[in-house]
Amino acid sequence: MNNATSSPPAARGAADHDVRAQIVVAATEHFSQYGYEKTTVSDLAKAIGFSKAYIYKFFESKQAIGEMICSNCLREIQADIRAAVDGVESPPEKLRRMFKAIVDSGLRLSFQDRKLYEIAISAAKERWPSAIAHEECIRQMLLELLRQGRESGDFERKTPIDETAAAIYLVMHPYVNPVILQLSSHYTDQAPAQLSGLVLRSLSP
Amino acid sequence: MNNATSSPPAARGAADHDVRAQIVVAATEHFSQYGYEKTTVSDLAKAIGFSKAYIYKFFESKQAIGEMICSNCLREIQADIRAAVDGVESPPEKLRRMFKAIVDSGLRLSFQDRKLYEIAISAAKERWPSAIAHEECIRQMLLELLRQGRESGDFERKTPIDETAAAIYLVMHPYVNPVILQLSSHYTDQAPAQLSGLVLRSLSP
DNA sequence: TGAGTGACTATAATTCAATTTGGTCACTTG
DNA sequence: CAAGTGACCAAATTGAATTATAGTCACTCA
Repeated sequence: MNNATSSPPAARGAADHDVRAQIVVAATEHFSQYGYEKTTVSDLAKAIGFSKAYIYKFFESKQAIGEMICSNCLREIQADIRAAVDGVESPPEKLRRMFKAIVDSGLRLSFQDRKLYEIAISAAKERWPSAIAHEECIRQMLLELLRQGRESGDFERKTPIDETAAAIYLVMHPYVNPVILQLSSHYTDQAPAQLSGLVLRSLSP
Repeated sequence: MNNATSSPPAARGAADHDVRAQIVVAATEHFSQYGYEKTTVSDLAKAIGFSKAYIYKFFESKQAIGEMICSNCLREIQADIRAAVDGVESPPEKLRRMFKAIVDSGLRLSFQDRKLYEIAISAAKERWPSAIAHEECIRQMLLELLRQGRESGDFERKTPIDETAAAIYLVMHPYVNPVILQLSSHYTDQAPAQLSGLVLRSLSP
């Protein structure tokens, strides 16, 4: 087990300290422009006009800064997905849109903000907490969607909901995970529709 | 059967030449023991008692040798899958076994013959012909299985069979492709059963 | 006392010359 | 002519020396 999910030493200094925010802003800019690897902690320090040592009063490590930026990134994807699903009534249509949004949002980020996307790739590869949280968030959205669909009678109810959710998540996983998304990019135009179709057939009552 | 004296386009030298076979044997041994990268063409030449230059009378490049060994590898996996499915009557059960065999056989190779598996990883990453052929082969097996299931009345027939096949292949793909299999290894114990379940529900008439 | 730092260390990245390696070709030899 | 090779080249790789970087700590000074 790792200590990531356990107690607080995750963040140093006050969680809402002004300097912390400055660091995040500077890091977002620098990472996005030069990439995570090419940005040194000293660069960030210089950018906000403090010494490198002071950065470490707010973040435990460079990776911790990367994680922060990465979570923000992934939260944007989550927001995209929510936006795509929100306001849609029919659960089957919701599922279709969720699938499409996962792929589209991931690809959009990967083209539009390559450098930030590379952090997401590292996060997924090394299973940073932010990446795990992202997966969990999508799993939750899926579960909620399934509940709705079962309630409305659109989806079958025989299969245990956790099993259904787990299986569908496995189907989605290659498009949620940035590392795999890259490798699956041959399919990204057809995959959402085809897989939504398959999954919906599997859900029909 | 006779062979032309001029060089064929795909493979150099006679396709069944003795020396070619020796090269394959030596390569299999060396690659499996020291890995593809660490084995030099001179090593292979030494092993069969010829000069390095002579190797190139039979193979266009080192990668061509790697491809040969890789195809053999992948053909073994294909054989495993066929063996798992053969003799089983019920198409649903066939599908379950196919899924399980894909995962098991891939994992077995990856543990038992790491070094050879690494070639398969390269092949998948760089989309060598051998890897593409492997995917195509599995796609064919799947299609055949679907046909059988439709004929026997076990599977629904409304959805166009090519779409069904494409979708199910997309579900299988992460476990067929060695690069992705590695990344999905968290799930490999439950995935085959859960995904088979989902797919079978989607196929129910 | 607490915001902030310069000087330090251990390790990771980079550089660059020396070496290997994949690949070719003119050539021998039987 | 057919089987087989040594000598050669450009590109990749290695390894050791050098540099840059993440991260710490005792310290300042307001």
